[in-house]
Amino acid sequence: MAQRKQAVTIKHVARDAGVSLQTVSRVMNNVPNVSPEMKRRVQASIDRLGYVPSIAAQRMGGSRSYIILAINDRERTIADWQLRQGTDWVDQMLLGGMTKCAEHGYRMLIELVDTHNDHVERELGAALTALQPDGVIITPPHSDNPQILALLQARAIPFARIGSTGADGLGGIALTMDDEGSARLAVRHLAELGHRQIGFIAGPADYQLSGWRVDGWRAEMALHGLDAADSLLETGDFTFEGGTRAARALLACEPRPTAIIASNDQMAFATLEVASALGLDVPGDLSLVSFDNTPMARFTRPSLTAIDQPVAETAARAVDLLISQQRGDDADPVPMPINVSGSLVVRGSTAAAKS
Amino acid sequence: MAQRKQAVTIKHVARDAGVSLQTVSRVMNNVPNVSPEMKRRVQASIDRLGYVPSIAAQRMGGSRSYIILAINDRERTIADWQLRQGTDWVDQMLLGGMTKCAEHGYRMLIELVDTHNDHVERELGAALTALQPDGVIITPPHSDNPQILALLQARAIPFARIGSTGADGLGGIALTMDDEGSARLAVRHLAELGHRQIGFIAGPADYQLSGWRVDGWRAEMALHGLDAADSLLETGDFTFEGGTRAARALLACEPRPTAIIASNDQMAFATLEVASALGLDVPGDLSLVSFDNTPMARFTRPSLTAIDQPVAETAARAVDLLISQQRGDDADPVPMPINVSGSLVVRGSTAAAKS
DNA sequence: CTGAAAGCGCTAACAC
DNA sequence: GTGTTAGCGCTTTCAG
Repeated sequence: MAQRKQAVTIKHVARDAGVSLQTVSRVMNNVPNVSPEMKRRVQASIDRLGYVPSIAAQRMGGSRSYIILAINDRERTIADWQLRQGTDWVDQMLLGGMTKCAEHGYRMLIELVDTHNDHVERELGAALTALQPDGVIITPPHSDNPQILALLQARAIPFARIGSTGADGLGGIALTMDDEGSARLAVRHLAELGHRQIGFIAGPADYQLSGWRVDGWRAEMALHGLDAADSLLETGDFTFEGGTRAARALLACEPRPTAIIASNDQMAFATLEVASALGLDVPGDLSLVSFDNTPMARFTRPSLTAIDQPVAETAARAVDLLISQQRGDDADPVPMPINVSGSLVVRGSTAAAKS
Repeated sequence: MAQRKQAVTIKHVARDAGVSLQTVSRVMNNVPNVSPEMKRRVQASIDRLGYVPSIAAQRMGGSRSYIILAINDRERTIADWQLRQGTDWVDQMLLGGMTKCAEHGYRMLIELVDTHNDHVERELGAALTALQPDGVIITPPHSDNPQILALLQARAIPFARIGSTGADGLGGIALTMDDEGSARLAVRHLAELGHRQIGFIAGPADYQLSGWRVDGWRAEMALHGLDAADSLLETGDFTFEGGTRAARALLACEPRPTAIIASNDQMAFATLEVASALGLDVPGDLSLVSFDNTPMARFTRPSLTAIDQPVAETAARAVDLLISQQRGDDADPVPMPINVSGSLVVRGSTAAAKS
């Protein structure tokens, strides 16, 4: 059992420096009104004693908890982990979010929340009161969940919404990864390769970004004078099976599309399989672009040309804003939504259309 | 800024149930001496009010923090995340550890610690005093780091060591994934396929498990009457480059090994490349078995026969023991080290030796 | 079996 | 500028 008392507390430092607790606290928190002299003296004691404040006590004292909570969909996340398909969304969130948190002395905690359950409110509410995070990051498909947003609003906890434009006016820091622009990037790449029949496998409707990607596809198709016919659009559910169905439907069309954009890697893999089963060569007979650029995109045959989603960077941005916001660093009110653009990584699955 | 006061506290529940704070606390903590009647009444109030205790306050009160800290190597972990090679060690730790924590009302927090730096002690020490975790999980290559172990001992924080036999007597709960047995499994599989020249690419020396795998290889080779010659053993560093060097060395030997076991997937991929560059067919001319079975093992051509490391299960086990130990559930003193065995997943990279 | 008191380490609010 | 005083919400004593 961890001992009840802490080794070196603020009291020890105060005594050692010959000042009051409050002064030490002030130094720790970088409060303006401290004489440089005092500051140095206290800091010296802190360093000598190796004092580190207890975040539990800090929270109890009424200030920050130094915890940022990252909410992810339980079912999907656990499935991704169990299936071991190489989805590294969580890793990228940690890479960006956790390291940024560390820079500011914060910790990032992952919390899995079940949406399907109507306990969302109870479940998330419990986590919030137990942890009392200083900020919350919500990820798709939760980023626009009104229940969650309302709860956060009610508790006055700052939150960032990844994959949301925040157009609903439900508050929070809105960040997107430029889904529409990314889709356009994919279409442009294919159009420039001479493709005219460019199919699109959309993501499920409960992800707002699914719609944006479709929008981008439509817009860019139009820009190139191409017909974004309904028959060129199928919807998947981000799974291999869903991708298989969608790819089959798309490739059964006449005229057959010469290129397909899949809204995530899993569905792209499925498309690869379907093409192969149909005797179609990729990229000879069919060019393929996917979204996400998870690790396996490099390992398929051929490797996948893919839209890289800047998950780490977006998470880092979210953390940064959350922390500076609640610190009152209202430097420049950032325009919403914040847009972190992805990029197109060209690999082996795309080639010039046969003429 | 999060409000200073909590919505519903233990006080409210006490008043609502018409009992003292203490009684509520007792009910919450399942302390023996409470009359069933009382218990029911209090529980009813808790439920009605939706009371959830603040973990910060719980910790302040002198009890648990409900936090388990998982220590990972900073450099390696960040590199894995940035390289996006599909290493899902952290994900599997979370899958097993976090879900098990959740079952007990605990949270798992990942902490990246830099070993190379001699600040280990300061760095980890700071995390420990800031967070005051109820338990710590140490992962390779830290599991046997005497500095870390001493620190944990000194602070009397229960800890679990993944990938350690605990033979050093430095305390803690020792868990291994049966590295020796797994290596034997790999050798046996190959021997049964008729291979006699079975090369081994070991992991770096700072990972204890590297040695165990070599031991397993040696032992099983002997068992099958095969010569574990020094020329059949090369050391890599778990990277692709290191694997490349090792594979080249191995495949330059005369007689050339007909099978190779690589201590992780990255080095196996490298071996695949080297073989291909040498015009060797896998598994026709060379059989290959790897360790880890990360997601990409299924995606190479051919797919990799691999040892699956039960990371999730091991992490779950560690959490379980940590929690029950510090709860004083000294039911049956588990024999150390705890051994969670992996399994061999046979895929396309192994075949019968040419006779 | 239950209650009352004291205190955990820290910070906000107010004095000086 | 700095010190003093009250808590924060909970649990551990210790009484009854």
